[in-house]
Amino acid sequence: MLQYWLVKSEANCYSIDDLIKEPNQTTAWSGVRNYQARNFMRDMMKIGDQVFFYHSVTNPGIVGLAEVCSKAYPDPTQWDMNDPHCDPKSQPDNPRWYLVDLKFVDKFKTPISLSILRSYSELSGMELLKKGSRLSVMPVQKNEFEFILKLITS
DNA sequence: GCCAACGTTGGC
DNA sequence: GCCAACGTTGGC
Repeated sequence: MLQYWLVKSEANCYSIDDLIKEPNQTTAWSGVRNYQARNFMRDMMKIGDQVFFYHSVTNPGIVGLAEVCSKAYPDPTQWDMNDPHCDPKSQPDNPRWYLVDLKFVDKFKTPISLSILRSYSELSGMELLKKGSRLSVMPVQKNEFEFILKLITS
């Protein structure tokens, strides 16, 4: 059974256009340093799961769709001394941080802005829309996912 | 185990 | 730039 997710990124940090430019339009979703977000990737994401790509802060909204294309594996940047997300406390024999690879699927002609998302009562239960929601990787309910997809095609 | 202090996220 | 909300750290 496929599951649905949403990942956040600031566009000036890593945008959906950056993903499109990657070899095979695929990237390792590295740098996540939140345990809840890690658990979603490590324990629940499966190859083929569908992932909304969300730009935060500047013109916040869902800008496209990606797909999980690897199983979870240790995030190599946790052991990279030159990486801002380096975590010296993480032991190679007991990695603290995991990630999955994401592959580009679609870029929406028109992003679905945060304010638009908020305007639909059907989406009022979305994790993304909850007050104080700061998770950078979060689940999306099937009915929410399908509702949003219909907004794209209509 | 508690909790104050701090740093970060992210909307506005 | 402001500030609310949140997670993490570390002293006790």
